[in-house]
Amino acid sequence: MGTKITIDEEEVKKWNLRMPEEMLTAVANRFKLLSEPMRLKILRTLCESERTVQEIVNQINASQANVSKHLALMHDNGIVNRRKEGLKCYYSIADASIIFACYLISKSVVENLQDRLSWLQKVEN
Amino acid sequence: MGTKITIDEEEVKKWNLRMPEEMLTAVANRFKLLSEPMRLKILRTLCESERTVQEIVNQINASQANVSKHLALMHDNGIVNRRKEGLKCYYSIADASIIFACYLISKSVVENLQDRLSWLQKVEN
DNA sequence: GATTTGTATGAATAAATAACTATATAACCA
DNA sequence: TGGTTATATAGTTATTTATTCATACAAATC
Repeated sequence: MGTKITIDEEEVKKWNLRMPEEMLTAVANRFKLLSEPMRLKILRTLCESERTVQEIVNQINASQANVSKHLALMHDNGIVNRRKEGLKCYYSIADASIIFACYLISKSVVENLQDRLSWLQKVEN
Repeated sequence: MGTKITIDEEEVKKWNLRMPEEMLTAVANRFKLLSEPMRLKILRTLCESERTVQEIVNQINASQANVSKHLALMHDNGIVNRRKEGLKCYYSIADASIIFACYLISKSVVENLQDRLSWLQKVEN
């Protein structure tokens, strides 16, 4: 029985209004951050709890250098937090709306796939 | 007083569970579609109503070839619909969740900018 | 059939970037 | 001081892709 998030549908349809060019670019850049499977993998592990770089490296299959670069990029863009503790560096999700977007798109992708599958089945019969 | 969309927050946090590798790639690809300002511009015009290619070309500042290619890409990926009528070709939004994601990310980007601005003001004083 | 109009597509170019290797930094410990 | 561990960062390469120009296609009109 989790908390409910409620959104006004009319407000959603107005996302396009009064947004200057630069803002559109900023939005596109944020989507670009989410457009790499490796970064989604990293975000997915961070969803559970904050993690050190090594913990992430161990959990997903990637090199330390690569994970570090992706984390740096996401940190520079304010979607993950960084917390140093001795040698270790803990990262965590900074922007919950990112996860919300992941949820939405994932759901839509799944539904899309299901539609295509049932369409294929219709064609077969 | 628009319709309200309600979402279970707990469900959102579970977006990461039981998603196979290929699905993650599919989600990343969908985000990639949204990561180009030009495509966001096109989607923004389609938000208002369905449009022909020429109408889009006139509304945003882009070449016909470029707009056509972006539309083809989005159509192949199922986020816009295509409807032919004589010579003209009408496109429209096929996946409302895409617009929802745009709304979320836009809002988050704006808030992020506001935070940075107020931080700058603090530093100045 | 020839022309015009709306849209799509192929080829070429330039720019962005993910991943790798090697190395650097930085904190901790002996 | 020297060594070890955790993380970050150059430099390089290969791949992707947005854009442009030119052209093809396809439907309507003459």
